[in-house]
Amino acid sequence: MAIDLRQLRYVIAAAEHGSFRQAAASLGVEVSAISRGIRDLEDGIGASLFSRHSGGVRLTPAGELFLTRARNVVTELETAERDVGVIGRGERGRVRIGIYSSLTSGFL
Amino acid sequence: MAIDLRQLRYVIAAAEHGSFRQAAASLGVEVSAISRGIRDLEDGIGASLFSRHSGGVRLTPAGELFLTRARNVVTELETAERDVGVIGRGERGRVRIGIYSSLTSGFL
DNA sequence: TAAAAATACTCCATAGGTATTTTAT
DNA sequence: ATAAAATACCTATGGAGTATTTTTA
Repeated sequence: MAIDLRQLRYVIAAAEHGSFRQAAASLGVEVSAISRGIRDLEDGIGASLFSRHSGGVRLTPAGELFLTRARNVVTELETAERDVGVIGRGERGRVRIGIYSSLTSGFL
Repeated sequence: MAIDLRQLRYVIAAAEHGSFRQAAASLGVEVSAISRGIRDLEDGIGASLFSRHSGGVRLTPAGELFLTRARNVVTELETAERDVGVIGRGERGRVRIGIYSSLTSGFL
């Protein structure tokens, strides 16, 4: 099995909007992508995350638990992205060594 | 930009093994996959995560920071997977409603 | 010069779109 | 009957392998 960040974003959007349709619109994809992405995820982990109704979807208990975790993952990832981008910017290429030392003393 | 779990796993493996070659072997992929995956990630976040040597690779300061975050992400994700699998198993299909209620009282 | 990593090229798996069917109220 | 989600089918993007070149100590 392989959970995908894309799938986490689908779950988060679907939970926030209460429907696959609105989630799809908010992410700029089609409903079918959300539907399949979440179904594959559910199959992979062996649990339903949403109950489906004619008016949209609602999180199951398992889904609520998963949503919390999913948000943590995405948040952590965005933090990693930002932190490292700030610290590491400019340290590529020929001047690596010199810049490393300045980074080490300056930031860390 | 879109960081990928695959890339996080590459970074973790490369950091643990100190070489793309060994990381590739441990993950059952080719070195070129690791090399490109990590390069793309570095380009995306705008920072070098590894310094390259003839004997392998070593984490940069930015890389060490990122590694910590990457491990958090992967750990959190595996926890989510396991938790939800346990809680949600069996609640699919026709008998959803009945089982939900038992889950709600039993587990949550 | 010897080891590892990066690149060029190609192939294939799969994520996503379109169209249609199924489900739930 | 109507709104939403699921499925079937097809296409295109990009991840990964093979072969080769470049880089580092």
